Amino acid sequence: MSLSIKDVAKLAGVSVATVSRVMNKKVFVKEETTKKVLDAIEKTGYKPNAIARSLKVKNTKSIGIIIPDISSHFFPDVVRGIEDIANEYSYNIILCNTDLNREKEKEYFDVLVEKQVDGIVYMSNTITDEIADKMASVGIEILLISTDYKELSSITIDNVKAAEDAVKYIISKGVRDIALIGGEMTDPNAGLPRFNGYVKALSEAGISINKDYILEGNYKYESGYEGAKKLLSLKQRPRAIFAASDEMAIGVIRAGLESGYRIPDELMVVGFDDIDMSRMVYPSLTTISQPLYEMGCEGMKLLAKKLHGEKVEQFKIVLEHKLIIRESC
Amino acid sequence: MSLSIKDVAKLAGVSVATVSRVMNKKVFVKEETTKKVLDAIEKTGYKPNAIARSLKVKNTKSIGIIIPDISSHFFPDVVRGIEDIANEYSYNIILCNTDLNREKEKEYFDVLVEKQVDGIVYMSNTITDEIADKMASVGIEILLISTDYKELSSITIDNVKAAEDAVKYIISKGVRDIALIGGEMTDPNAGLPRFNGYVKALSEAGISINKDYILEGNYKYESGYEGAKKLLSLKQRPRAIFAASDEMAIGVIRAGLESGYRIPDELMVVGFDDIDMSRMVYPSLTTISQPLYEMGCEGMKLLAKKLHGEKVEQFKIVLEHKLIIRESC
DNA sequence: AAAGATAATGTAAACGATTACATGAAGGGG
DNA sequence: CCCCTTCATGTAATCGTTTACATTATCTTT
Repeated sequence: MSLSIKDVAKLAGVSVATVSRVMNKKVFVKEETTKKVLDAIEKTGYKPNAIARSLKVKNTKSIGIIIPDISSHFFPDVVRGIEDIANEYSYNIILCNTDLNREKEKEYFDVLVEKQVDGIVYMSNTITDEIADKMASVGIEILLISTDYKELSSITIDNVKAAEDAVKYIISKGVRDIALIGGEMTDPNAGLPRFNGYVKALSEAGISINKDYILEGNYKYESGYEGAKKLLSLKQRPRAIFAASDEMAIGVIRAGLESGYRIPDELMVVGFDDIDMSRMVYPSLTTISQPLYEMGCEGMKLLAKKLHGEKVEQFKIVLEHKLIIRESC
Repeated sequence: MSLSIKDVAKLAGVSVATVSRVMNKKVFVKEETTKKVLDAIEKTGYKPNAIARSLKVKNTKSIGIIIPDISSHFFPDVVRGIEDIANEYSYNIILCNTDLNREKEKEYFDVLVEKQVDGIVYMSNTITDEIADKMASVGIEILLISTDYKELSSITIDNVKAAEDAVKYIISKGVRDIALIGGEMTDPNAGLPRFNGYVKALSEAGISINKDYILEGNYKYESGYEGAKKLLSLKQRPRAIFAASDEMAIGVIRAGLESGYRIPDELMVVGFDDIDMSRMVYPSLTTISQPLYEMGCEGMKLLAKKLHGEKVEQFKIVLEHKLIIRESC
């Protein structure tokens, strides 16, 4: 049904090789012949079959993206960054949601291998040796975003420093009773380093750590809300809460407001991520901005370069975070 | 470098046809032979080349998704729904962001054709005859979400009714000075029908339309904020504002709060979409919920059925919206 | 004008699977 | 015990490109 290069060749009165050559313009074809071929392509509306091409040239111009869940804040922006750059380099992206399920993740890696993607952007769990080795053995380049592993390329921010900056800013406001609603301590990508940053800032300011002020959340709104309720009911309540995600921070704001505290006068809150919601809430949220879109862009640039065989000087890139001062602190 | 079916065949001491047969299990292969083949596959870690397979069987188990921008609220949830069902049916999704740019859109359609996707989920502009015809001619099934066109399959909600429900609810609260911050009137998918629903509700309640109360926004936060500022500075200010998107509604809330109005006592606001932010803001937002995830699921189910040649009874599905009553009204 | 160099195009073998058809082995009926 | 099915597997064509190599046309040079 669909036309092939043969149909075009016949109509143009040339061989298939010639048609292929005018399309790929790597070999010179006489002006006149070129015109005949182009006319035939135009007339038939012929579109080359990329699958056949891929089989021969051994690349697909497709890259896989493995993330936990596109509907969590955080991912859409970085995916958009990836896609924009991918598009510039003529790659398409295959999106895979794992829900952090190792089994699902393994299945996706398998189909991406079978579909012969040229590369994979991974931002899910921490990666395993098994997977890294397998991908290396089939020649699929891996790029990590917001996670890191051995000699693999990665794009990250300095989470320790970022959390430290946030907490130091609070301290600079003259507050010392600062609580943390952190991420999971088992999460080495964000939970742990942000906790460390919090501790570091307090220590350096000579403030002793109060166990009651440290809670573990799951980055979701509800856990921020619940956490704040708990913290605010302490007999010695904190005057500021640093949450390891904006969603949690927004939960904190709500809990604070509900309890009748004026923000920031009576309760300061600082978040992490700078999701777009954070500028919209009232009071708007002081937070740490991760350059999400840029992380996607830089990651995809790096990946594209490696795929094109360019030698890359820096294959572990740490992007700058930024403290965004708004109304909540 | 990577192994092919030949290597497996050699190792197992059988022909490539036999290997193919045990993998596809459409033809019976003796238990004993099967075992030899399976062992060889296991031993070599062989993964079939889906590209080669696609070339022969003429399907790719890939579907394209064309959207304006994955980083706008609205899309991540529906994309997630699509992906979940796609995954069940063993499809992968190729994500394409058009920014509503016709040129980019055309390019994406072209590469999706070249990459031989089995189907396309489209939720961008309104589709054109030219595109619909071209896709039909190359045999690519199209499914529309939240837009509609001629005989194409589609998943939508009843926007007129939804807006009407929202406004009627406001009226039921005893308020009659109701303003609208709508979408673009040139947007036939959402802007126009929601405007119509607003007008319908007012008319049926015998409330005359006040031109000053009708503003056009672009669904973004800022346009809601600006719009509300304008409305609230009217000498005869509205007592309620219906915004055609939650982002705009959140802008309205902020503008209202800044101007010192108590919400909902002095100013009611109702949004549209039920993005997850809407339950987090304070006061939380009364809004119309579109079943985004479900729209993705139902859409992909419909598409998968058509691709499997099942006769589908209903190819235009209108899903139920729901009024979510929260604090803002 | 012939010979050699070069330019333009054609021919056919890949790429790695699937599958129609061919073949050989095993089983069953008379 | 032979012939005919039926079952299991093998052989080779095919999908639509790209590209190494072969061939022919064109251009220099003397």
